[in-house]
Amino acid sequence: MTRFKLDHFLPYQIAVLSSRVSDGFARHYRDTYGISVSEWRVVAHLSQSDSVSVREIHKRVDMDKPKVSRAASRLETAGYVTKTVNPADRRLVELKLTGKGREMIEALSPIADAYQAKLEALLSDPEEFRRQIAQLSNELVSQPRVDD
Amino acid sequence: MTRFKLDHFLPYQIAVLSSRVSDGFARHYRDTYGISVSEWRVVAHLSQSDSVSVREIHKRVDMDKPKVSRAASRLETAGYVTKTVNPADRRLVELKLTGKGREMIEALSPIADAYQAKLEALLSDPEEFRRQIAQLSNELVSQPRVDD
DNA sequence: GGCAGATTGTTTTAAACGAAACGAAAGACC
DNA sequence: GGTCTTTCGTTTCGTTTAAAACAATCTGCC
Repeated sequence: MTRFKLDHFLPYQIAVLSSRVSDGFARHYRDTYGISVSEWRVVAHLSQSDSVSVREIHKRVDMDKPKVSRAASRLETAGYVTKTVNPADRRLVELKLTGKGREMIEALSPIADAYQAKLEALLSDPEEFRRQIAQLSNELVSQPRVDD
Repeated sequence: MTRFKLDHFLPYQIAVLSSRVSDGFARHYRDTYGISVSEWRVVAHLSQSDSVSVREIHKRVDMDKPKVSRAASRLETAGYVTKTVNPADRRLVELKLTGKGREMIEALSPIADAYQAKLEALLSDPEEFRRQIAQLSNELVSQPRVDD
């Protein structure tokens, strides 16, 4: 019986925290719009930058290529997003929010902000916490894989 | 083009951090012992408490029942764990580390500690960070599902 | 004892996943 | 132009997942 305390292990604690924090908001968009976390991320990113390629999202949003591709396809069939081949470079697929997609993000955006405010209200020093997260995260950027 | 900044969204930041932090150590036990995160969690918990039921792990380790059950089965076929029906209550399955399993956790445990130390060295105030995580996590304990 | 309800662990099902392979298109080089 | 390499997005393959259904066992109560 070796003594290793999982509940004091930082990666475990962060993983548990992450899934709880995520669930609190994921519930909203899952129940209301039927989208998943991956899809939420794509839409959220699309709300910042009008028209974006799959590749761009893959790089900016911490998801691998197939995951972005699939999320985009689901969002397209659900009518939240359009996919068009970029005529200048026909390898690229441009993703764009539809009216329905824009409505969704416009409804979700204030809820997300409120949720974030609620989270920060639970912390004694939100700014410091945020700083620590950013610092750790930056130190741990994984080496780019061989493929991409 | 609604303005919502995903990279400033706390749940997203934490999720990214979590996967990076987790990967740093998961790499070790995946490459060396061929086990996954779920399996690591089960073994790690078993190292604390000699013989434990699936249910116990499910409750203590933030994994749902099927996930624990499958992780346990994989660990059993890999020879790290034995499963025995509890004679006092034959619904219960007692999980126990084999010699091989104990060797594994004994090899991994110091690596885990070292990794944790490395993480904490990256933080200006590790104790404060830990405290904030615990606080947030506790506030967000999700309601128990209807089933279990 | 016997039977309704609760509990435990596994299995079923449909969906999602990661890794690798793939085809199509673009770029580099001669 | 032609060929080789790189890039981009999708698809394939096998595995894992969550949610629900399931069988087996136990408990409480008559």
